[in-house]
Amino acid sequence: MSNNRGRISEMAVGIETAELNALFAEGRKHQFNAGEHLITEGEPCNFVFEILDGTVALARNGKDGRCQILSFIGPRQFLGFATTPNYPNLATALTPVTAICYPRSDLEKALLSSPKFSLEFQIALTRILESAHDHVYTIGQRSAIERVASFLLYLRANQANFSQDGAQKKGEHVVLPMTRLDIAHFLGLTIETISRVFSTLKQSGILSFNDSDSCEILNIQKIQSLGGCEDFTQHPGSA
Amino acid sequence: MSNNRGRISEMAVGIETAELNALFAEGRKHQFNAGEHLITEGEPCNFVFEILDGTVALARNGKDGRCQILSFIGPRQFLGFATTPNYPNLATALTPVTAICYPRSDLEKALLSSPKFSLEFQIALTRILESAHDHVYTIGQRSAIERVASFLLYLRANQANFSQDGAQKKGEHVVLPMTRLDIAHFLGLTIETISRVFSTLKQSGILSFNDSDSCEILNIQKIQSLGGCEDFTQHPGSA
DNA sequence: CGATATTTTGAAATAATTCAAAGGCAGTGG
DNA sequence: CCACTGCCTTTGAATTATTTCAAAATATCG
Repeated sequence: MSNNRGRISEMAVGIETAELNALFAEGRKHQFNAGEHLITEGEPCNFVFEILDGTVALARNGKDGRCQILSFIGPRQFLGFATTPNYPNLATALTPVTAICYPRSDLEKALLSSPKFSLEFQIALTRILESAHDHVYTIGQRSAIERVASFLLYLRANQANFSQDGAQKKGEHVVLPMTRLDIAHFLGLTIETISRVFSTLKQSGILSFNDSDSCEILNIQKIQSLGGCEDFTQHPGSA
Repeated sequence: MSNNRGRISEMAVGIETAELNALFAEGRKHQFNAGEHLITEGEPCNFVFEILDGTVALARNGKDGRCQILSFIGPRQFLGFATTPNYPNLATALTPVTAICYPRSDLEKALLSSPKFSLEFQIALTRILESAHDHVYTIGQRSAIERVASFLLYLRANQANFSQDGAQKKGEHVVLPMTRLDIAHFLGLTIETISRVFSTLKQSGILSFNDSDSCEILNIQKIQSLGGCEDFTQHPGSA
């Protein structure tokens, strides 16, 4: 079902236009080291990226040093959409990342060449929007422990749905490719609060850590009741 | 430049397809009273709405009574996009509302009939996403007084850009078509905090109220420095 | 004008932050 | 292999912003 050329190329399966062929001919695989920027904020962004492997953080940085991570972007997810000439966000590789870079102009031509492809793209964009709305709900309404629980469910859902081998099993093992500070910046909390919540969940026997980069959910019912099954889990997106 | 058939029809200016004609033939004007629901959460949503007049609140409601308003939708903005069969949000008219209702199936056919129209739509969706990202930053990073200041700038920008008569002047008079509770639900705060912040701004001579439904920004520089010029103001959207 | 809903103000409680220090882990060089 | 360095994480104590609970004031509507 899946191929090694990513989700965007899958969206065009069965569609044949010269512009789509040109798009996939122009799309180049790129490697990024952890810490490298795929997109720099305030500069024109002429590429749309699809992640094949690794995790990217998309962040909005305030002038006063504040930082809000808007989304974590993993395999089969996109980034680089913008309507303003200068992209307002910073995209940083959290791990070594493999991505396909599509020139924006080629993507636009390909979208114009096939309404069917264009509609697929629109559905993907709508999913990303729904994911952002989940994020707004979580940050606006939930307590610290609830936000962390939501976050674990969000990671778990994404890992299950988008793992490269196409496996769909939702394991209770959750990988955390980001630091505590990244989690804090995503959830609108401080690093200390994140750490305290993890400690509490450990002490309650709900969570256990092998190393600090991955954990085991021991009581999934409890995490679900804290995190709210209605949020995050159902529709994974990107941005 | 503008017509009385709304922004969606403007997006199709110069494009002629049978499906677009059918879409605009099927699009019906509807009136909603304040308090009426355009879309009910958890039910299939078979229409996309464009607001011609009035204001709509799009909200996500938790099972435990929590409520997060995702966006306030005014003239020339859309709502009703969803990838799930059941729409997870509740759209409520805050004022008497005039909207054009387009059957989703007709819109989809129209999008498939014209790549140019489809691309325009995609750009509009991307703007909505950027607006949601602004919202995430504001709720995740800013203090109560900063959130309120951001909110005033957001309303001011939308009123200037989207007023029905096409006037582009940014006045210092800001209309608040929503209650304090709505503002609280939008900003992830309580009604008491909103009220206290307004009182503080009044006492500082930054803001003045004629009635509780509209205010005058007396010190726009102060509001901008509190609200952060980088957020909200530049690109209005909907959802 | 009276009744109801909304908004404002006050005082106490609380969740999360801030500031500060200690603990753990990975990599480097002796 | 061990000690040292730097970075990230955890824990503690005090502070603070916001919430909660409660009551008063103001506006809205029949």
